Amino acid sequence: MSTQNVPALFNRMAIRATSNGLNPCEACPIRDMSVCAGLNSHELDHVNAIVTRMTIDSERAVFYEWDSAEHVFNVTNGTVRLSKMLPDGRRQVTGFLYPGDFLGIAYSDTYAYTAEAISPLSLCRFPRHKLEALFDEIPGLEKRVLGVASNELRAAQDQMLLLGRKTAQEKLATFLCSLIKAGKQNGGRQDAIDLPMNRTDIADYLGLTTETVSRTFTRMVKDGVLELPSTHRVVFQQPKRLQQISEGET
Amino acid sequence: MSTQNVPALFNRMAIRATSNGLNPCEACPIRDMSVCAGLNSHELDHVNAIVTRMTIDSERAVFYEWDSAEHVFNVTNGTVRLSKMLPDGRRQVTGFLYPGDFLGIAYSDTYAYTAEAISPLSLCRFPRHKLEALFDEIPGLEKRVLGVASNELRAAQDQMLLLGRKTAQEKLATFLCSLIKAGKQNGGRQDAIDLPMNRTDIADYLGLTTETVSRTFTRMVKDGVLELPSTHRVVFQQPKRLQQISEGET
DNA sequence: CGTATACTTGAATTGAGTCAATAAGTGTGG
DNA sequence: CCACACTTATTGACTCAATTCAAGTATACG
Repeated sequence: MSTQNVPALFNRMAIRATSNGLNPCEACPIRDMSVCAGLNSHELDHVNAIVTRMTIDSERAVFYEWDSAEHVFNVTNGTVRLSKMLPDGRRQVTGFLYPGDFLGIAYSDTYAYTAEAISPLSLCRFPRHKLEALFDEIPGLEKRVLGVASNELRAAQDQMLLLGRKTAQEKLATFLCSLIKAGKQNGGRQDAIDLPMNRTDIADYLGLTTETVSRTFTRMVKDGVLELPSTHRVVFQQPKRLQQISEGET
Repeated sequence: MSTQNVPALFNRMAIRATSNGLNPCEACPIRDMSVCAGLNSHELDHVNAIVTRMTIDSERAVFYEWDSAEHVFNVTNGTVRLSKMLPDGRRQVTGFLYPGDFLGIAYSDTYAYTAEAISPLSLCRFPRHKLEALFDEIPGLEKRVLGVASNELRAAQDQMLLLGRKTAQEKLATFLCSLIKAGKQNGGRQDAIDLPMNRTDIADYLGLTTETVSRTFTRMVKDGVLELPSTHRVVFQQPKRLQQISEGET
């Protein structure tokens, strides 16, 4: 169940009453990967005082593009899909977020995209104005958020190059390479990954159709670049070849 | 000529020795449109102390994608083209910057894109580390930069939707609408604009070829949506129709 | 175990790209 | 001010990568 509808005060009390008396942030699994990294115990108390921990079922929205942008979030578990839609239903997925990622940066009244859970999701939710107030109390926190924004901006530029100028095969190769890279940071196996998203999500992320994504997977399997033990599992036979394909060296 | 090669000290002395003794920032034409908006006289002195004013010839680079990201800039006059390239030369233009725009946000060692002048360009250049030091002295400045980054992020999301899911006609209509909108902010005529960029730049921005851009312009002229008195001038006959086209209502 | 959903494959179509030939600007020097 | 060269833009004919439409096949889940 979500904590979404639980009064905030009750929530904070519950959070503070952990069995060992520690601030739950101290034990947070993504502590060192997120915007909270490097905060000291005292600062974490500040953060903890304004956070609401919540869970969201798979395929439910965290927020919609047109929602008033009152909160920002930190993903602690699960995967989020960010997307925008045209009036006639055409969809562009603008990104996927994983544990440790920051969600909801927007210097405007509404969010820039819709955010939906594509697996059971755990989040830390912060009221925007309270987080901004924290910027004055925790030196470096704002700089960290600026860093996050800057990294997102770089990723967005890369995605524009992909969408505007890459072929279907290059697009899929680039996508898979970025998943490998993200997996590396989390210390997982580097020659195989699980795809938390389905073919439609991948297609909408790469500006393709599901059929083209499927055909491109098939072609890569035939070429011996990768294997698909199941639809959501990819084993890389030739990671370097994949990297070459992603940069157009074919 | 550029001030790029003039020693910084000399530069600052020259800047301070204005005829009326005022900080040149006070008279800056883009003062209220830029990240400097709302700074008081004292704060502008701080800014002025670290700025180098420079000019760049048309078609020359401000910096390249692979350059060490040591400076940030404020465009005071002219137009900048931002782009990324694939090894084989395919290019994606990721944006155009106009007077008042901020350039070079990057939380990494190198820039995320190449920035080139597409008209004679005037810039204010700030050493990154000095600007970051200013964040501590000028309250709200960092927040302002975060705001700029956030707006760029939103624009990048919109561009992803355009590149991934819009037709050629929708792409061009969207582009023209955004130029009208930008023109409005500067208080110009709203039913006609000058295009500072050529057809290749537009094509590379929209993920098209020059031929398709040209054909799409021709079609819009035939449909009575706009007129092209010259290749770099667009007169809008039916701005509302253009808006409709941009959102796929056809 | 059946049924809905997701994925793959095939055939035909098409929107935009490519290649090629003008046409229209733009600038330069005589 | 014009003739020339050069660049940029337009137009036409043809091609092709990806989409669309249409079956099938696998997979997940109550």
